[in-house]
Amino acid sequence: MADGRTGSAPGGESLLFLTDEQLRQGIEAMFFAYRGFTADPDRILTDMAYGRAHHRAVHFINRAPGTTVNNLLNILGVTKQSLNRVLRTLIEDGLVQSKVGQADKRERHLFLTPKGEALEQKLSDAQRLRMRKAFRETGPEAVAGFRKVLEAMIDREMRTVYAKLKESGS
Amino acid sequence: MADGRTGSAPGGESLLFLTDEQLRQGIEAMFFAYRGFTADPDRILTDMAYGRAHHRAVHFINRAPGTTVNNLLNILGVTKQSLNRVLRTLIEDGLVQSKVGQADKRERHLFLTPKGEALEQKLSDAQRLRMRKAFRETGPEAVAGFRKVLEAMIDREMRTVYAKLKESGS
DNA sequence: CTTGGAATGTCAACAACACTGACATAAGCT
DNA sequence: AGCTTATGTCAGTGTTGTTGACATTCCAAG
Repeated sequence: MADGRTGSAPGGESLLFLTDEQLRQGIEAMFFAYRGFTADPDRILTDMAYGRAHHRAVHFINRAPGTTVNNLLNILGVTKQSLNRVLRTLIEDGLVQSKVGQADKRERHLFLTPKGEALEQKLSDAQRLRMRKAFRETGPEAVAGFRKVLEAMIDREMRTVYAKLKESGS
Repeated sequence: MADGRTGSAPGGESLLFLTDEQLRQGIEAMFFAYRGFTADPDRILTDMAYGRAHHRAVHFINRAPGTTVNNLLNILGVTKQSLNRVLRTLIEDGLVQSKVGQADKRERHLFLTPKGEALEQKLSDAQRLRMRKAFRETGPEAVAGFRKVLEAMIDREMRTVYAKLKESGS
């Protein structure tokens, strides 16, 4: 089923980067890198009573202030019950504020409180620090490739969500 | 704390790729890509009674046949209790075989049975398929950058483990 | 105005996967 | 003989995810 050695393409272009061995290394790099990627925020979060899910919620609320619960659900790709548990604790602890929609009063619009913003900053600072280090060490070309490959790996269904989020960047 | 706009370095070299906005996009790309990365194996696994932890165990046993439990523990970065639960079911189901060490009889050396190899194939085929597609779409230069950045993002403690694993590749 | 459906919230039960702490066994090392 | 290492196991706990069921609110179409 796996196509094994890819070797050189008929067209003469070297496709050595598509061998199973290269793919396996990519897979393992992805595994270990993701662990590093989440390590710093995780350390901060366990000191409080929060987990990775809280981080994600806080990140995307900060990213798109006033987003509705449903929108956040689409971004995070979890069930409303799962998100609700997280949101409830964040609201109770005064990190997130939920406002009833003006146009559609069924909707809840989510905002970070100053306290919530402080946590978001703390978490993303830690995460950015690692990423900045990695980016700086490898240079702009590597970073461009990194981004291209990651984006090509995103699920088709998530493409739209990601693109919308990306273009909304300042 | 975040250093904000990086703009151009004094040296004249453009460091635009290190702006907070670029880093944020990298972070979000990483988040969505990892979801895609695990999506295909996850779908296969939920059909059986297994989860992501089983996938990881099977992957690394296949990768380093005869590895000891302790070694696997270091690679996976979990507690022995957590790994043991997974290993027990895999052994019970006849996917993994555990052999007492010859030199040191305290150690258990782990191997995949043919049945275990079949599952490993199925899972990694699915994962490779997506990665191959992403690699092919973006080209060898992007792939090189992808790998460089990922490796720079790996935790210092995990560097050694990753390097050992990588060099042991055929 | 009534009704259907969408958006949201909540309750309960459950599973996967991680953790800690404690303890047991066997085997190697000094 | 005594300490350490490698492994396994039991019990308890926490986070994060899932389903399923049900209530509420409210927009919008008939």
